Amino acid sequence: MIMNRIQSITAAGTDRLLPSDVSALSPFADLSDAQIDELMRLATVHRVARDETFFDEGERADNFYILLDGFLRVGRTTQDGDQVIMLHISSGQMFGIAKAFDCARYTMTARAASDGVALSWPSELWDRFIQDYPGFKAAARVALGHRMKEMQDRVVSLATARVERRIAQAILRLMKQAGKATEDGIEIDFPLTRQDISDMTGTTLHSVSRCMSGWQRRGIVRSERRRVVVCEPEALPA
Amino acid sequence: MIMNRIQSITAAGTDRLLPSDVSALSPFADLSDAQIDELMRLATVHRVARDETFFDEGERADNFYILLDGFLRVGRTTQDGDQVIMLHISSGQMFGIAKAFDCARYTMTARAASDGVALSWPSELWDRFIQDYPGFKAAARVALGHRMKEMQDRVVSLATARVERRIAQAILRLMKQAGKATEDGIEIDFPLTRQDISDMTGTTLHSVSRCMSGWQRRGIVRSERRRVVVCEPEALPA
DNA sequence: AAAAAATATTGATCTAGCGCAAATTTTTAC
DNA sequence: GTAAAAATTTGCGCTAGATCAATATTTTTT
Repeated sequence: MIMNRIQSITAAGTDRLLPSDVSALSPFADLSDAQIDELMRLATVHRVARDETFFDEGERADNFYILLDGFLRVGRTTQDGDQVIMLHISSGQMFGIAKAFDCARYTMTARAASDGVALSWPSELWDRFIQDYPGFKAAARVALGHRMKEMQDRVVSLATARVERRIAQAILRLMKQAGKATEDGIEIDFPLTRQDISDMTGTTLHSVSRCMSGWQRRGIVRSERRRVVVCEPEALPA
Repeated sequence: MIMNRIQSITAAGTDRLLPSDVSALSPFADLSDAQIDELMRLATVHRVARDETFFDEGERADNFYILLDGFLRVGRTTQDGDQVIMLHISSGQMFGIAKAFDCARYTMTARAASDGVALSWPSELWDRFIQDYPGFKAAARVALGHRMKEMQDRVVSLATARVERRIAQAILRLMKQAGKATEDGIEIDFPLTRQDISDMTGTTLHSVSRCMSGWQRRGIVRSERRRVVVCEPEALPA
């Protein structure tokens, strides 16, 4: 599994990646080993620990990224300090692609939800990559589509659903994007606090805690500190 | 003024548009008259009355559009009938561009907020247009960027701001996108009901009405049936 | 001209869930 | 090993704003 390979690299701290490490990821699909080598030569490897940021909102969008391993939270902070988490990025996905919509600066902050690895390239290469590498172009479109859909769903959720349902929807979304099967059920594969969930749903950590406690009592989820396992997805009131 | 020209065409119901009608719109920038002629030959002209739809969410995305005149509301309807307005489109902007993010179906419904005119082309032509016409490509990116920003702002607003502020922000946004100077102040240039505003802000028409009445009493806005004029933008609690 | 349909206003309840507070458990730092 | 910090749970009171309801006004239909 590539996943394991990259994770081991993360641990080891090596700075070299092999074509076989990434060739299964969609942006690198349909590329020859030589082409991947070329891409790798131009890339910068980023290893980040949980909570470190790749870039902050407002910064000049000098690079675009592909996440190889880990999970990312992308969000904004309002003037009065409210944190809003807009979407999550899982491995294989592009992020920081301001170039794709003609934007000179990042509009959000990308922060690692777990330790992770990403590659980046200077934004000047964007157009060339899109032109030369079909997989890249396709991945960019998919990333845009994914993002668009996610944002739309969130707007609908925030505009129409009450707290319990919003939380349920957020957890189901994460489950689909970052779910890992365990004996108990499907676990969300990165640390996730009540506060994080409330930042995704526009509520308070208190309300999230109450909701989760209720679901736990009914056997719908199992959740300890920073860990969320969904036992009965169908029973969530989404 | 192109605007007037197109509006007169709208009224007259003619089905022919001249290059001079559209050449000032960004997607047609940097094109020769011959190229524009070619685009026009391939285009279908749509005239819609207020409240008619261009397409509905879920439909196959067979065409993409450019709005020549009028204003559009783009939104969704939830299972339990709640209307959510996601964004507004003003003239010169592309819409229905599911192709740009690799989507086979429209994810939202586009409905005319005022009488309007649009052009459409079959989705198959998208890639060719993007390749051949630089202005088109640029306009597509701008449309994506605009949409992204708008959705992000809406998520932040919905997640963090109380009703009064959300309404204020929505009105300011519309004012910027569709504002027309009058002696009283800046008028939002299409019919806009309390219900419409509540569908944009995730609240009820009652709350919107109370807000607007308050602002009117303080001279911040002037508003009658379907008409909103912002007199003191700075005084809105956004 | 009358009736029906949209739109808007305003008042009177009622409650979801926020804000505050206090206690508990888990993790990290020293 | 102890202290400090981070994360969670739970209770209680309060209020923003939804819901229900009634009326007014404007527009459209017949």
